[in-house]
Amino acid sequence: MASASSADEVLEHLRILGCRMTPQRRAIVTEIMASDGHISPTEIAERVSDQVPGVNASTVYRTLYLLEDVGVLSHVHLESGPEYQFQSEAPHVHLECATCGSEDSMPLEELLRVREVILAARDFTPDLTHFAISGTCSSCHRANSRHKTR
Amino acid sequence: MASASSADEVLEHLRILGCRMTPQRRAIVTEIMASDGHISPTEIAERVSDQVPGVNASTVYRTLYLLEDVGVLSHVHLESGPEYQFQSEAPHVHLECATCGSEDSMPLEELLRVREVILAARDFTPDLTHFAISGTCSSCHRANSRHKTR
DNA sequence: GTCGTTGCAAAGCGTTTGCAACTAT
DNA sequence: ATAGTTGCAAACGCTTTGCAACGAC
Repeated sequence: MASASSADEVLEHLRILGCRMTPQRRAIVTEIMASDGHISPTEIAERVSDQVPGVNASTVYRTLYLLEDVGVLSHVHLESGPEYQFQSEAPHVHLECATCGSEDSMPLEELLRVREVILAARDFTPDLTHFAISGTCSSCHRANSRHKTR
Repeated sequence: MASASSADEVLEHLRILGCRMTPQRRAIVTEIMASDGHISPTEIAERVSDQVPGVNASTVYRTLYLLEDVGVLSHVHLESGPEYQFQSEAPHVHLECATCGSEDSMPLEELLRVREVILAARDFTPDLTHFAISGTCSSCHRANSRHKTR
């Protein structure tokens, strides 16, 4: 479930912090929830612009900054740039195929050992969710092997 | 040793491919070798501009594209954007502290098990060198713990 | 002389900022 | 009425592109 919190709950969260609930913010939050997973600032701006008022891009950026600041959103770096997602989602790493661009993800729990390896080796506590992991998906790998062997 | 190949060797490599050796390319390659590790396109442009002809930024980008295309360079994604490095360097992952921006690296060999875990779990062959790994370095981690406990 | 390469200027794209108008409260 | 928000327009930083001049070979 991507939506542990509804759009209204998010906006309620903001109100408690002294922020105001505007139709623009409602539209932006709704759009991010509608996208499953993550979405880029540009996409949000485009999609929301189709809606009623025609939200300005600067408003989108200011809202994203605010929502990340209060802990509602976080951003990930993919090959195409930053993408925003709800913090409430289960932490996961993004696997992005460098060849075809397809995407998969893995729950962070399955990579606990990775954290330990890096912590032990460099005394560094990794956050594997912040950058994607690039690589080759299974179908591109197969396609590639075929070329090499024939 | 960052320089298994000298600037001349790189340019010789290009010549074989039918490319020409120009003073601009020589300056760019030299500058990347002078930087230890990686360097951004903007930094290259700035530093090389100080030199003789004042190499144009578009030339820098075109050269980087070419050198990556022929396998001499590769780029990594850090928080601040793409950075270029020599492909000949031993493969390593970049560890970037999200708090202080400090950087460390780990030879890829120390993370072979990570590859296996991800391959087994998702049939995805990761390239851990392409994106940095974000996280918290030891000193920021200590500083952070101190704040929490007092 | 050829053809690859460069500089220049312009444009593209994503993002940020100052400011006056607007509006949720 | 007040203070937070928005739209607009301009600016910004990085990167790309078209084209004529240049220069390595």
